[in-house]
Amino acid sequence: MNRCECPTEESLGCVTNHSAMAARNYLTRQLSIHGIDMTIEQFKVMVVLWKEGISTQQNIADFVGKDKTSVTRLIAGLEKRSLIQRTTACEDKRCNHVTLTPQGIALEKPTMEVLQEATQYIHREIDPHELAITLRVLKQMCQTLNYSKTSSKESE
Amino acid sequence: MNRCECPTEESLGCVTNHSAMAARNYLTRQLSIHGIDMTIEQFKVMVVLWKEGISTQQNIADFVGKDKTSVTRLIAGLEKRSLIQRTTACEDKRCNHVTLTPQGIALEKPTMEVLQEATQYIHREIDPHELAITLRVLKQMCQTLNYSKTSSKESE
DNA sequence: TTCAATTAGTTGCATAGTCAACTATTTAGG
DNA sequence: CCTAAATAGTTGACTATGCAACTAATTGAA
Repeated sequence: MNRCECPTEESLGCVTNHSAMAARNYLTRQLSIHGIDMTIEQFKVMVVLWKEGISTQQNIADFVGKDKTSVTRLIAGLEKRSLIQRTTACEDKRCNHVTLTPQGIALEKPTMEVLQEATQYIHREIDPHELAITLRVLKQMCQTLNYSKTSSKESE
Repeated sequence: MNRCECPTEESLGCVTNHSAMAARNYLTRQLSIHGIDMTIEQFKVMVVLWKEGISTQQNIADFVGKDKTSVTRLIAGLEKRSLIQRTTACEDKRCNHVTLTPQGIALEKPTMEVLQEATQYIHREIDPHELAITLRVLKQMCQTLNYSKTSSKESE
């Protein structure tokens, strides 16, 4: 279906974007097929909470690499689904403490299983050595780009 | 800023998603810095039109790998910016002919320059051989995932 | 101590994406 | 020839994202 051979084909930025969309949609479909009503973005937030137990929104934002605005709304969605809870921190009333509800905790296992299955499927046709290179290159790109972000902000 | 070391770190799907976001934001910032009021998504549509001159929305959707719904809205945005024009095709009144306006044509050069600059910046720290592998692996992943999409649809 | 700067979070605005349901048009089969 | 299926686009509902502007709370420096 995708028959683009534009100059963007040779740009890591563009190709990554395209692939990411495909992966995102696939994971969403898999979660849905397994009866898990959660988006990838929400899922990423949950991963942080499953690991940390408790966190502030800013902390989550740093982990998932998104704007705090996005996290506010993701958290709102998760709260609506009763997967997490938000309470104002007593030590610092600016912060919210985000914690898991029992439902949220219960979802860890089945959700991680879907992720693992999906990951296996995606990795299936890929040479392990090349996979490792790809992961490294992508992380490298992230770092370069994050650096460009902070440095351009600081130079203002 | 991004300090996630979750299991998602080893999943090509997740890492790609994360990197794509970073690349997308970077490209958007670069376009904006150079005074080009266009998003990456709109940009991709423009690339198709710069190459083809004229196209239908469905054709654009196939090229950029998106839903026809998305293309409807992207095209609407581009039309509002007077970069493209939409007219009903006479041969087949279901189709729209999408064409560039003079403003749209004029944007090709500066925009492609920004893309090239940005791509160079992104590729800067990456070994060319590993870059080639990464591009190939990502395209491979896309194919696997597109296949899964059509095959699961057909099996319904 | 008091006022400015910083930090956490929220909200409005614009954009983008999917899915499902819909219209209009064309094509194909009986 | 005419109806059913396919195709191109659109719209609505929901989710996600970033930026800018805002509130509230905290920190720090004069």
